[in-house]
Amino acid sequence: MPRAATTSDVFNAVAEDKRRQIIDLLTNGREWSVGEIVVNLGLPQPTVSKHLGVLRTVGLVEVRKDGQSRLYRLNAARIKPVYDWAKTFEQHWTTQLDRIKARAERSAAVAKETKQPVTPAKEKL
Amino acid sequence: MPRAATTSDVFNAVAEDKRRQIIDLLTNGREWSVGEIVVNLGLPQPTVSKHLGVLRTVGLVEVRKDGQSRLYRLNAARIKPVYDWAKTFEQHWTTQLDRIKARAERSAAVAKETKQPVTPAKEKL
DNA sequence: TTGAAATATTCTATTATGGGAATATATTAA
DNA sequence: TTAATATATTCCCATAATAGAATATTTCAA
Repeated sequence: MPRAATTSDVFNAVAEDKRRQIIDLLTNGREWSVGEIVVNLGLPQPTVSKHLGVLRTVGLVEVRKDGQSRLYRLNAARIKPVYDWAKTFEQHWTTQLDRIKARAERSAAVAKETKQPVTPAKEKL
Repeated sequence: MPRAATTSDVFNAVAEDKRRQIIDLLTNGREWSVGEIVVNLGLPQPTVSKHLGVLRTVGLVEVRKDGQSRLYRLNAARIKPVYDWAKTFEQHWTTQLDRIKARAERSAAVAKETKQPVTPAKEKL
């Protein structure tokens, strides 16, 4: 069995770097024509069109016709599942940072008392 | 050129559903042996080992030997880039929800005044 | 109507994937 | 040492993805 299709869900669609670049471009809220995206990212036009096709399939972007242009806009709500999933782990790195900070403060306090240089503890991030 | 390797970054590693299932299992902070993961997810042992290999390569999990078992633990900090990226768009759906809520409140107020039944406005989520 | 501009689609070649089955490796117990 | 337990690795297969080039489609303008 091959990898799940890029169009199967937002996680897969968003795994591709250039698609995230396109999404990031559209973040400012305004509509972008394909040509503008092409110029801005420096990618071949067919490449951009194909990536936009994937993003459209999973509902991450929407299109509107305007003459011979196609104007794309972001549908950011589709990113929420990714956010919700990642947010589940938020406490892990914040508490980790808290521990590091607390340790640093203790070290500083001890160093101040003993007038010894501070040897930073190794801690994995 | 094929798709970027699943081991190339966290976004790609996490795109696979079963790998997210494994990650979710490890969320509780304690260590899990491969066998426990196998039982809990109902997947073949080689499948689990292979997915764990991908997660290990990108640093999402870490292993420790314990007799003939291998105990895996989550390294949640690696998920932060995904969180940070998704968080960029947080305002988009919160403001959208705000608009929906505000509209609902206006409708309710009007309905109360006019004693008319409320017709909910259609709005894309 | 013909041409140009903007975008989408098709085709080819390369390649990593994930499942399944089988097997290898490592560690402990008898 | 041998057996059993736990985990990892290898092999095969069918599949889908991406880039690139070429071409098709759509729309507007002359």
